[in-house]
Amino acid sequence: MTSGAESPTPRRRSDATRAAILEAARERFASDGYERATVRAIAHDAGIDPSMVMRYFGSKEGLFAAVVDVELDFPDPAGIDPDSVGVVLVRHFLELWERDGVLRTLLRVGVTNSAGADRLQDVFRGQLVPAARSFGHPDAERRAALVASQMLGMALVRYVLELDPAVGLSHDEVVAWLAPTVQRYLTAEGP
Amino acid sequence: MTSGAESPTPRRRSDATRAAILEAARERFASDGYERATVRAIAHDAGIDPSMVMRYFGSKEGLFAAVVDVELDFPDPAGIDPDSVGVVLVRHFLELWERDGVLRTLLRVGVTNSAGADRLQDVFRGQLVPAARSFGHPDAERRAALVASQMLGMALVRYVLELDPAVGLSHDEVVAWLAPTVQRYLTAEGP
DNA sequence: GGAGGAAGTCAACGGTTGTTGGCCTACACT
DNA sequence: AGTGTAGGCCAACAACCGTTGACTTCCTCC
Repeated sequence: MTSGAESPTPRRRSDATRAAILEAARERFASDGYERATVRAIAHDAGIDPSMVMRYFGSKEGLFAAVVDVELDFPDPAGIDPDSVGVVLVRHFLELWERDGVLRTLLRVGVTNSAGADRLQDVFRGQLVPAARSFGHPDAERRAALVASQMLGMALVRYVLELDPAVGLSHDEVVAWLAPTVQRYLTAEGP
Repeated sequence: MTSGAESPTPRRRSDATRAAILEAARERFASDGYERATVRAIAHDAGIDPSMVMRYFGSKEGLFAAVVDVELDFPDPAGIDPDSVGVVLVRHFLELWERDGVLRTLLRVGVTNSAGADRLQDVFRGQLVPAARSFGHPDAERRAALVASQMLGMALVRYVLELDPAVGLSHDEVVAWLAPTVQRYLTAEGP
């Protein structure tokens, strides 16, 4: 009954604990930032002893690295209608932000912790700049930075600072306001 | 010789120390964030004993409150040509941001510390929303939030995360790219 | 010139943090 | 049944934090 070939890594009991720690850490880092998210609090949320965190992730830094080690799978820019790239990108960003707490964690920590800032740089260089390059402008990096400023800025006021009017915007409203901005940053002739 | 009437608060020796503490604190808070900027490090930078910080400002929280207690003196929206409000606002923001480290401190701390976040909310409600109201649109708060998202986003990538392409932009380039965005958020008909 | 108070130093406190090592428990395998 | 081992807890360490109170130094004013 318990079908199939034995899995090469037999599901251990520790996997559940590991996952619980990761989820608790993601929430604590996202809401408290790196310094105020204590190992003790994370362990308490996960229902285990603080020493287990060290056993599984080596250190607090190692735990953080595991939390933010995630793929963002941007849409392939080649497959997007150039006239609607703003709409597609803004909508994709919204979904990415609300999928789980990882991006919120990354932004909150990246502002005060250098490891978090480096990881944000990686995302920028690895995902956003290549997307910007596909439009053929020589200053693709600059345009990617402009897009990042608007996208991260909206994330900042909406998910981190939680300014009331920004939180109250529907997805469609965010797209309607921001898509033309992003579209212009990526495709317009330089000013 | 030592002219004039006696000043009502005779210049004490402590004023210099107080100013030194404030400047050291502003720099530490701006570069390290609230938690990692220790009272001991600030006192060391200022060249005095940590206990003096407590004597002058009561507590670390009191010191932070003193650091971010500044006026932003936004330009009076009534006196701005409605067609160039984007240019004026973006340029003013740039100058405000580079005048001293206060805004950098506020952004860095506001992301993790609730007192900092509250102070940012004050700036938003007290300065940006009134400016947005002067254009007569009923959703002024929403428009102010959109402007904040672009302005804070640029500040984030340029002064906090320090993405290379964003740091490399000249003032004129920032204005040329961002002013149309801000102009549209404030004056365009709703989407 | 002596007194008084402000400016500053020093050492220590209680609490919290990340981290470590020893010990117990329960399950898997022969 | 017996044993090895992975999973987990407990107690403690050293370091560092904000904060406090007692002590010294130096200027100022009568």
